[in-house]
Amino acid sequence: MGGYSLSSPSFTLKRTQWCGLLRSEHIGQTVTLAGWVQRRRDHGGLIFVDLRDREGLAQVVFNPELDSLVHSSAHSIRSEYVLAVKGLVRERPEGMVNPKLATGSIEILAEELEILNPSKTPPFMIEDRVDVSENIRLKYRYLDLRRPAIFNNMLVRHKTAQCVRSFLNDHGFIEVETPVLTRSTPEGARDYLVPSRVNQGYFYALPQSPQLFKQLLMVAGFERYYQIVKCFRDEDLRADRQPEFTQIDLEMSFITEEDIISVMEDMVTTIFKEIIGLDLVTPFPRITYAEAMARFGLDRPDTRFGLELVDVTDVVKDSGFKVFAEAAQKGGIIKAINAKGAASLSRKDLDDLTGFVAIYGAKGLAWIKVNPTGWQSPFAKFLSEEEKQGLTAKLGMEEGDLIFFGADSRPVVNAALGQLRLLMAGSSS
RNA sequence: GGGGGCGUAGCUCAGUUUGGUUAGAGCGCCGGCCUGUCACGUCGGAGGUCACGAGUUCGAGUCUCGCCGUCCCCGCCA
Repeated sequence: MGGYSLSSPSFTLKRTQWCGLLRSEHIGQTVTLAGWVQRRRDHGGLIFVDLRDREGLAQVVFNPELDSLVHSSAHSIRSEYVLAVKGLVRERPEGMVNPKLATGSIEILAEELEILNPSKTPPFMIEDRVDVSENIRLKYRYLDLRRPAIFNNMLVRHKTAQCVRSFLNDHGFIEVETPVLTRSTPEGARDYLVPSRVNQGYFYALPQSPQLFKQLLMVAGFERYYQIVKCFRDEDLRADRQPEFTQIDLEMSFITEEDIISVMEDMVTTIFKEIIGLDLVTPFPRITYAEAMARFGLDRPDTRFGLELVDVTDVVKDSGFKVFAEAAQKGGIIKAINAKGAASLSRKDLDDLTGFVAIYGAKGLAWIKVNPTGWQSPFAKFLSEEEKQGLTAKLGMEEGDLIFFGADSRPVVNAALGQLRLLMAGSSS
């Protein structure tokens, strides 16, 4: 690499405006833009270049009749070239307005062009609709970050952090940074370890959360503390789980459970209002852990749809169907979900679903189809008339319905039917 | 720790079930033409270690074994 010079920069055109913020109020002004080439449309005569900066796109027009030299050098422009362009902002001709662009009513008539940097052909298009593997995107992270959608993610994160700080500051919280290289404070997850050079053979543990320090601050009388902080947990990954992540960590003294819930509802409501303009209604609906497990089988229930789990243990605990009876005898439970109108599922579909619940430890998946001709089910013949009536009433069974049963220990039944519920609703992969 | 999917052009994928002539498509890329496009149009063209290695076979992108990479899930994780 060469050395750096403190002498004048090697470019002559200095940016005066953001591309994406040009509006009709700028018509008549001569501006200088700097940015990346989104796309070039070369008509042989006229050349259109969409120039992109972090605020958006603006269309630059190169006209051979205006300056044939500038026009001919515009000929060599390719995607992702970095340009500086000086030109007149003018209203677009009649019928040429592009309503899809915020800058679509104006364009810049190029008078000077400086190619600040050429670019190799990028491995994928810099646009929101890209369909590229995570691998490729990460390999060319600097290109992926140019995409408006990704930039916007970062922007939302920035605004949210600012919003949270502002809210908590206004509510008497004090932001404190806590140490990262520290002693292990086991919380269940494995620690990330950092070897110590000074104390050979010893290790620091990266914090799974700032728990210990938070308590220290409370004992010391800080009253209200917060921190937007990285946490580290050395566990295996999932699609939605990373080994390092950021928490809004906070603590309050001399308060009740209702106080903390209320402040958190206020904070979340403020974030949604300020960041995306959405009004949330408080108080938020509340549900106990026991109720969540009973009705949805999971501690993070998706309450946007029905398909709730129904405990039918008392109806079939003495059933002639051994799978039910034995589950009850061993202290387990029998639960069911009514997939309304799903009786049209094929035998293969049901076999696939049986394989699906097996992932969560279920040894089988009993089912009943309510057909026009009556019940269709591998085990209905073992049920008494009383049990059939009990199930019909408790599950609201009607023609066209498909009922799934789980009979096992409570955790297995909840996990299997809880996940099956999500699958049937199409809200999970 | 365990199970499953995927790997073919720069990118996204088809082709693998049933081995058989020169491995295809869309987008992108390169060149010609084009003065109102905005996912420009049009004509032409280039581009391949079928992840890698070994094996079976007259013949392997296709079958077998191994190996590497990657994604998803279970366990784990609050």
